[in-house]
Amino acid sequence: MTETVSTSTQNLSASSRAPLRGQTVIEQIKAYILRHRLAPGDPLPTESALCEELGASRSSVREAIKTLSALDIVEVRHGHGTYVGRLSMAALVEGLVFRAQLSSQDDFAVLGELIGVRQLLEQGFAGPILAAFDDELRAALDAQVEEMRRRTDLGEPFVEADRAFHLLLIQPLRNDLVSQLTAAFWDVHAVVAPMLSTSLEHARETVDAHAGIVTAAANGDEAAFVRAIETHYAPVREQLDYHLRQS
Amino acid sequence: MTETVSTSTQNLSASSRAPLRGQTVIEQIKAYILRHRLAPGDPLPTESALCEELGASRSSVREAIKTLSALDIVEVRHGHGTYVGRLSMAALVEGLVFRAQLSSQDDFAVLGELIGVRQLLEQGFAGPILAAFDDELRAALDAQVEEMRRRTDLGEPFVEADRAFHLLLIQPLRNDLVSQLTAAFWDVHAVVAPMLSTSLEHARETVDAHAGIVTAAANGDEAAFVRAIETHYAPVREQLDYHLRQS
DNA sequence: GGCCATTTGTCCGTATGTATA
DNA sequence: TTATACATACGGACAAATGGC
Repeated sequence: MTETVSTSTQNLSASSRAPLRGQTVIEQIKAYILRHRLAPGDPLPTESALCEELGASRSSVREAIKTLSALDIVEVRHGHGTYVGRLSMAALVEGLVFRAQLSSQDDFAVLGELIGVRQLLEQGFAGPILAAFDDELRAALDAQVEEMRRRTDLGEPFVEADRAFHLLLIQPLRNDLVSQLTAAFWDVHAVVAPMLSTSLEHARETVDAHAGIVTAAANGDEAAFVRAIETHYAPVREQLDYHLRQS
Repeated sequence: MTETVSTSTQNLSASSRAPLRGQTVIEQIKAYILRHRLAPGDPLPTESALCEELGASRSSVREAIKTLSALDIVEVRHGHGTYVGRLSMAALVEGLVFRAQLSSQDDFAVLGELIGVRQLLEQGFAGPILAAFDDELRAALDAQVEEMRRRTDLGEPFVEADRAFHLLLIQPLRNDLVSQLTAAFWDVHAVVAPMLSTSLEHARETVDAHAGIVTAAANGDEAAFVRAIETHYAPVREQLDYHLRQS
């Protein structure tokens, strides 16, 4: 039976070392998902079933699943089962956050580079964004700005509204990758930025900047739109420079 | 002796569920790296040492290390030891490649979105790139184009030179994050693109496109530079559309 | 509520492979 | 070659979480 062609012994042919067990199990599980054409959320065999099917011990299978879980290729629910993951950017976020934490002890280099990328994503797609801009989107963006202003007056943070705003802005592109990258970079920013001191003054500036972005987009003025994005990120840059000068 | 208290019962104190062992070990190892201000390449304690220090079993520590290894936060060298990882984009690449493989059975949506992002990164930074463009960079880029042309005449692929070209192009930005993202997206592209058929004709077009990019940059003509980038990615888009129409 | 089967989480002991000295 | 230190892999046992009866 079986033709589990398996792999192992024969592919180290020449000189190089044989691939480690855990690595081959990872590939086998990925191949299983592809072969069965599974989609995110679909159930995978249980650990013991995978052990039989792949001819590996439970430890090896578990460690392989751990790796795939970190990449969000699989998702594990304790006491329930293992499923195909959502293939999100969670790994990117976790990695970048750790990088930022590691570098923040000296400087905020990662945060500065992050702002550059975030700004580029929104400025670079200015054309397509304005082309697809309509009243519905404008209303949705206005609602988020309103929410931000309301919370600022209450002295509360407005993380949710800010995240929603930036996601709405690039949504008309209908590019999942860009949307997910935008969300991922925002998430990293949200974790890292609080390491800088922030003021109420700064919060009001930021809210106004968001309003300015909507206005420029509504007017279909691409140059103004790009400038508004620039203005939006400027305060963060200033705080960053200020912080760097102090150290 | 003992006080291995073992765990379990007491730490689910209040209402929400206690974090799982593996998860806390992951955080502990990350905290260890931050606390000791370790840099990529620095050695970590051995598995058994970590077991003692963290009060967890080998399995838990190993599985935690597996997760951190997938994120390139730690790097394991068999029979040698565990070290702080290079914090690369390896996880992003692996995740995106799998996404593309999963979607390629139906369409090449991920590849299309990928091209959009790659193009944006280079077009969006046109200003700073041209501002920092000098003879040295031009010579380096010309060398890569020359290498590509030579290989094409020999009927060989020119992956290395192509990768080097695009990395050189955004190098003057001195933004590590952008450079690594560019490299990561290129890597994904290189794995996914071969699923499309490619011709010698296409290869020559691509080489010429690279030469056009250099010329535009050397002339300091930003508009031409942006058009050249557009031209460079156009053939891939066409192939993509062609492939989609056939299915 | 309790009980039970299933599944993942954790631990231990041991043996093997790998790299350095 | 031998010895040592280390990561890799295995198998079994028990704990914890989930869902259904």
